[in-house]
Amino acid sequence: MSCPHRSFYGRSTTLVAKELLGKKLVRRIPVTKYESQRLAGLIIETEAYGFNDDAASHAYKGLTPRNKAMFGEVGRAYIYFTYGNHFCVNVSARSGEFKAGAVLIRALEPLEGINVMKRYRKNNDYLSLTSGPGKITQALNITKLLNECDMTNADSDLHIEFGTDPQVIIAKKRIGITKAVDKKWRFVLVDDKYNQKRGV
DNA sequence: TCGATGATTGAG
DNA sequence: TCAATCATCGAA
Repeated sequence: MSCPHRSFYGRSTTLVAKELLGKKLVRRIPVTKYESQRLAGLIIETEAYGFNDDAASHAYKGLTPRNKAMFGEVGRAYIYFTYGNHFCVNVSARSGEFKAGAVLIRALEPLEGINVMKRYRKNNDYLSLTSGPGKITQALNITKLLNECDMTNADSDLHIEFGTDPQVIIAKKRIGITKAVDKKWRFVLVDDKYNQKRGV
């Protein structure tokens, strides 16, 4: 399966966040030299984070060691650790007028390797498998080792593939932030079974 | 160094 | 509603 080209991510962060809905997040876990386990989910909820236009963004105050990936080549993973427990996975994206930007992947509908995800999550509940940014990284075994991984390359251990075309999308306020709380930069795929079951 | 904070989660 | 838990960042 092919991946969105680099130029897909070189557009406005909010547009990329919308258009990532319906695509697939794919984690390839090498098992032997010749075999790998494939885990995948449909992207059903995202959030856009900007630069100097967005006080809630990690990049708002400028470059630091942590947010480096938000300033680097677009289409790469930005993975950070938070609350002493969780990793969150983003894809760097921005239009030319900004120096940084990224899209947080907030929820997936599990598609491939569901039983392996349950094992990583230590949880058999399908609806809480990948219904949050920290849950996704746990289910797909994503850590900082994959920071700055090229998401446009199908050979990467973490990448994004074309999936279905996004259908009905709604914009809502972002979650878990204390600044710039009124921006409606969270995007949800409404006509998705998993989202409907979890009541989003 | 040191204290405050956090793009969360799970339990109560 | 609230505690767990620690990397990150900026101030001292």
